Amino acid sequence: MTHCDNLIDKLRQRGYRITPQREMIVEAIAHNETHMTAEEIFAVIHTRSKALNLATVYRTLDLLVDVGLVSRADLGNGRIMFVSDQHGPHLHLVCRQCGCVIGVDSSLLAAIEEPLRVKYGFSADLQHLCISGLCESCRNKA
Amino acid sequence: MTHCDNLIDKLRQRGYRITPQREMIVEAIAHNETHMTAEEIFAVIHTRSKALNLATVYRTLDLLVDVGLVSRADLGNGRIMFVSDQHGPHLHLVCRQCGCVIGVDSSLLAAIEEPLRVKYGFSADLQHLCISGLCESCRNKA
DNA sequence: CTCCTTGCAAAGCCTTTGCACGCTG
DNA sequence: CAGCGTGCAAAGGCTTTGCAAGGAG
Repeated sequence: MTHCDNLIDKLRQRGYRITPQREMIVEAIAHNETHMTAEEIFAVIHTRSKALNLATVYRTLDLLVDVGLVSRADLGNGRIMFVSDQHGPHLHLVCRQCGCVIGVDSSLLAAIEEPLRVKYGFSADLQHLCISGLCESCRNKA
Repeated sequence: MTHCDNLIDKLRQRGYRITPQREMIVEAIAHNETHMTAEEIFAVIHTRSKALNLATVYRTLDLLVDVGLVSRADLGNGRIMFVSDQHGPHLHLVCRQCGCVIGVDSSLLAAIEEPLRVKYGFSADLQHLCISGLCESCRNKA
């Protein structure tokens, strides 16, 4: 079963109706390794089908986040992006200058998770942490 | 010299004019250990003086950030907060449920800064990193 | 056949901007 | 007295919402 069908099934199992719109949105997210804004998801689908409204994209994304199939990642600078949770935990390095996003395996963060929980009683969401900074090419330009 | 006067002086040195509004805003930020949204800063000042407009708060905050005296911290969930840089680097633990913010010394992050720079050429802004999660009391309630 | 979902358009929220007046230096 | 900074109000970008029509189960 493809990753995409998998997500659809989970929706169905929870009693949500499967509409063409939801299929398209889930497909777009499942097939894209990277994170996309609601607008980007809408744009990708819209090139092929006019049967979709931005409001529906927002509603469906909210739904997927609530159900726990998709993560919301706030990149700062007002950009909210969405990622399928099935790609595993990520660390997102967001360049504050060019806006590019580098996905990094989050094993690096293992070192800080425990101290936060033990010392501060805080269980951090490290699945999709975003860190702002300067990427290599922007550093070289400066 | 107080921290507050210090900030004012730096503004003056760079040729900016010192207005009552700017003094009030700088004072509010300097005296508050924690981070505040533009709206909160406005509200605090507004209880004492009506001679201030929200737009001015935004403009002054932008100014202070440009000059490098204040940091902008994006807490996710759409909240942008501002902190005086003189409190030193912080790690902000933001509870996704109750919205509370715990300030943590950022020495914890030293361990991840170098790998990011060496392996990915990414120089991370770790001065005011925000990490989302669940605080102790919200974990206990759940 | 029920009622969950959608599209549309309007409203909402936070932030930014244009403009004329006022105050700082 | 020159021109930066302010207040006001309007615009802006992104997201959410109300409502009637349409489609899934």
